[in-house]
Amino acid sequence: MSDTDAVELRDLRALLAVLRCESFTGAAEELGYTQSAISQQVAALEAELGQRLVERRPVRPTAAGRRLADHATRVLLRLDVARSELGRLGHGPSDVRVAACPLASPQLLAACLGALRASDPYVRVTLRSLDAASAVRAVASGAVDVALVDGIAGPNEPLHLVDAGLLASTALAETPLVVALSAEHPLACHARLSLDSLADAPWVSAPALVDQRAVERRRIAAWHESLRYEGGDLSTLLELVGAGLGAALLPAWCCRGDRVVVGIPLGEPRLVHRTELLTLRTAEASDNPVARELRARATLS
Amino acid sequence: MSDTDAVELRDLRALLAVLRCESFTGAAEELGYTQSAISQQVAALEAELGQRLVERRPVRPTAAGRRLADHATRVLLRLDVARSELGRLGHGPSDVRVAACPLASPQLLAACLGALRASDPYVRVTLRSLDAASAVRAVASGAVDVALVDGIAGPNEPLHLVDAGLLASTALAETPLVVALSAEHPLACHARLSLDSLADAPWVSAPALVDQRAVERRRIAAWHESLRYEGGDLSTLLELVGAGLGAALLPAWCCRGDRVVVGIPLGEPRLVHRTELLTLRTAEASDNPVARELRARATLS
DNA sequence: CCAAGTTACGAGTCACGTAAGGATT
DNA sequence: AATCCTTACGTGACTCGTAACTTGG
Repeated sequence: MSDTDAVELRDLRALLAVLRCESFTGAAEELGYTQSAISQQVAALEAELGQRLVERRPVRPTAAGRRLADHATRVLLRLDVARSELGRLGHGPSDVRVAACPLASPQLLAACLGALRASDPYVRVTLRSLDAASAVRAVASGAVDVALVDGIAGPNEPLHLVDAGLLASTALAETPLVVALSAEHPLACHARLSLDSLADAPWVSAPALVDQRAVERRRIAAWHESLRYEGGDLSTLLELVGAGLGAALLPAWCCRGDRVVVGIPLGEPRLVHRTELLTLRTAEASDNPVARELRARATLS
Repeated sequence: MSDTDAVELRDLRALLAVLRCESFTGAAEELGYTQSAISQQVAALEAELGQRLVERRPVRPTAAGRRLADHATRVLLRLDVARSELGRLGHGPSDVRVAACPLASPQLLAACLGALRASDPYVRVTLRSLDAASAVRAVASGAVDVALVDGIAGPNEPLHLVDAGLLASTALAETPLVVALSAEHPLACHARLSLDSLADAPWVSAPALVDQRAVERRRIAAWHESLRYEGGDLSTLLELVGAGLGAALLPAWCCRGDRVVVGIPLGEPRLVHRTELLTLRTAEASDNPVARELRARATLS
């Protein structure tokens, strides 16, 4: 009786917009519907699945809603990928659009683009700076051809940015992590630090700069986020750390040549900063000169 | 202009049905539409994506269609998973429904069910035998609570049955592979065989029994499939091998105690037969007595 | 009492079915 | 000639928008 209609994407899009905006009205504007329509779409989903997905006033996901939203996000991402893969079948783009996370081996990228310019001055490259999640969406939707993404992970452990197999990802580089501290911090003289020794110490997190979910997944005792910097600018973050507002986990090269901030190598747990190359899984998409050059310069197999 | 409407699931379902049936008419019957409706749905998809997805007469996927169908399959599987996860939120099933592939460590399963019967005679278990792909769908749709699936893979390499993270999978057991040969086969006296040494030798493949795509992915020279057995019965397969119709790759225990068929350990490439436990990624679904018992008896960590 | 979501109802659209048309074997 | 897909067209269902209603802060 309840299988008269099945789940449709329109309703899932509505659900996601509602949860993103935390508002039916906002979702309606975003999607170009009236608020009433959104209300009905969400209601239809709830009826179809037989349970509440969204709490109203305030608008928050229920447990079921959160779970469904997670699946729905991936479903829509996959369809974006499908779309852009189909769009590129047979078309080799001559100018290459690149997205890069701020800390995703800018040295590597610069070297690669330099070499490219030298070998073929006619390749046009446009470069955009994005955080990792946006970079994934940009590749998926075809807005860029390749993305350089970074994050913290165990050695030889991939970044878990997308479902395995959805996009093609190649490990390019791993660099050691340091705990960035103000030079005047009491621990700044140590040769090596473990995260446990920094329990209860204040941290500055910068989710747009470093994805440290891999750290949190390892359940460090009493991880104390005292300041959250939502910007994407490394020097600002270093200012904050230098001013003694807290420590930050960064790839080692970030602190080189800085006198206010020192980087102490991280002992335990074993973690590295990892850079990966993301493209669509089509020969055309992954065979552009930038991706080739990057892969050739990868320091990981 | 073309973004008046977006891709909808109805159209994807139609596409998949058409490709499955290799017929618009068949798809229509399967989905309860008229054939005209199916034609229009596929046409709408093709218009939306701006390219042909299906060749007609005979009905076959184009390159783009094949790619889209692959994505669509995963999308629908994920939505099945979402549905059944939501359905189970809070409900702990008291009787457990199990699907098992024929060769997925029946010893392990039997031992587990025996122990379960001994420890708690009131747990009701229903067991169904399925091939791996059906088992995945059964878990995803909630038709069963757990599935035991098997396949061939490199040592410590997971079976790639579903997207990582879609379903929870636990490695349970790995057993060596043997090349099953008729006892009268010229190579039957060897102590060890590599696949290369069997180049050009006839093979009996049994996709419902052993998923050997991992073998094919390793591009064995001149893999010659002389007979394809689509059934799921091991003793039938052994009859075929014993009658000299070809060799087969099987877990070692399949040939024990058989006088007509000998199993020669496989040297190169390094491959094993692997058994995994599949459940939904919810605490409720993976915390049933069968799954617990199986995990406790796993010979892999 | 106001902001924000729901419900009722009417209108327009869109998708389905019927039936005729075409292509391929 | 038969089978199977496409296209044209009419009708019906469905979903959207308007507007009145309701609820919660």
